[in-house]
Amino acid sequence: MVRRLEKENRQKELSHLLADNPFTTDEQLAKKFGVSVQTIRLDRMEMGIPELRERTKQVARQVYDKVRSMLNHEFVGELLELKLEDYAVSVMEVGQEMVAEKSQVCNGDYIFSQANTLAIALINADVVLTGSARLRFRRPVYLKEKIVSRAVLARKKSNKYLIKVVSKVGAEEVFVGKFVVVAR
Amino acid sequence: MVRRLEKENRQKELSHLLADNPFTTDEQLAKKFGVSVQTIRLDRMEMGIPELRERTKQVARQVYDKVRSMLNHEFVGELLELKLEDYAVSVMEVGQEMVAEKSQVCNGDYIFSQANTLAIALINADVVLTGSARLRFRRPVYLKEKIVSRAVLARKKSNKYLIKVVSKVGAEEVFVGKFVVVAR
DNA sequence: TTCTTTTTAGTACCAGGTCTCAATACCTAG
DNA sequence: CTAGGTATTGAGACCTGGTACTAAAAAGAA
Repeated sequence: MVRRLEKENRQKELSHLLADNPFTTDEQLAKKFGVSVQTIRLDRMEMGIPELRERTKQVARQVYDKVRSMLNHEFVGELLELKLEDYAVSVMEVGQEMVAEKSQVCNGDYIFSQANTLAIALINADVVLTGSARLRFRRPVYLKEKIVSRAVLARKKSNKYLIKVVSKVGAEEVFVGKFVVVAR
Repeated sequence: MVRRLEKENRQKELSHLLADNPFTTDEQLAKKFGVSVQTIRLDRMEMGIPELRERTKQVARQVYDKVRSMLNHEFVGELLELKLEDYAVSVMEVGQEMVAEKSQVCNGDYIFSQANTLAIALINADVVLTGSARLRFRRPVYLKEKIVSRAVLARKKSNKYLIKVVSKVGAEEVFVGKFVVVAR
């Protein structure tokens, strides 16, 4: 009875530990838990957790792609339609990394970024800057929801463009923004 | 003469290849270049490029940290001062990953995120959402510039807060925003 | 031809594992 | 008390993708 509990707890803790620091060898883990290396290996097997190198590779790959698309972002979301100087549509699914842990509500930054990059994508110029914007977040967006953003060019005045962006989850408006962007 | 050139070219190509896809074994590389594994190893040694596992680990670690601080961001920038429901100051240096390659101009998303997260940090509640905002980007911000953002609570009306954020590079205003945030 | 650079081959060794077989330890039900 | 199942540990062979080192062959250049 006691040992059963010990095992369960160890395994739970183990998976948490590895979730939040995947770069630990079985040997280090064994020391940390005061058990043998074999026990750790058995635990990993039971839970289907791969070895250190595999974990490292997975993290590296995942994030390598993500960094390319998100941090180095020219664009946030996935572009669905684009007619330059007319309208554009993109979709973005709210992922775990976008929400606050407690509330599961998507951070406004992402919603803004999706809209802002979409607005900029609409303009066909090498350098496009956001000049000003008015935003309204109409309701919180939760984990796993898909935000479809539609940007429409409303007015053009020399190198200044007024773009209206509406973001929806299903039929429901979650965000509207008016962006003035400037081409250089 | 010919072989010298071959070597130089191979090494150049090698480093490019690995820069843009670090997950290749020496054996795969050897096949790709039509040389022996040893030659690839020698090339790596000469150029100080570590082995596959080390490269993978580096990518994973780098990006792991970055993801934690940026993608998983509760906060963008570095918090300098905070007096809840009064004012807050943060600073952010514009990094390579924030700028458009051509123009070296910082993407507005980051400037917004710094301001938005700062505004939210000002409010002491579990769930704080951005309700609406008016933004003005006054001038482009370039690589390596340090943006100091100052958020001040202007008005409070039950659970709604009006916050004014001013971001400066040196003495120059680069962004101003008025945020209405809602606590739940 | 001799010297030098480049390339290839081969061996020993390492980390961090997998996979398999066997030996204990521990608790519990009969 | 004892047989039986679960949990833990140990030991050994083998794997991948290397490092470190030695040696030999190939190809120009002097």
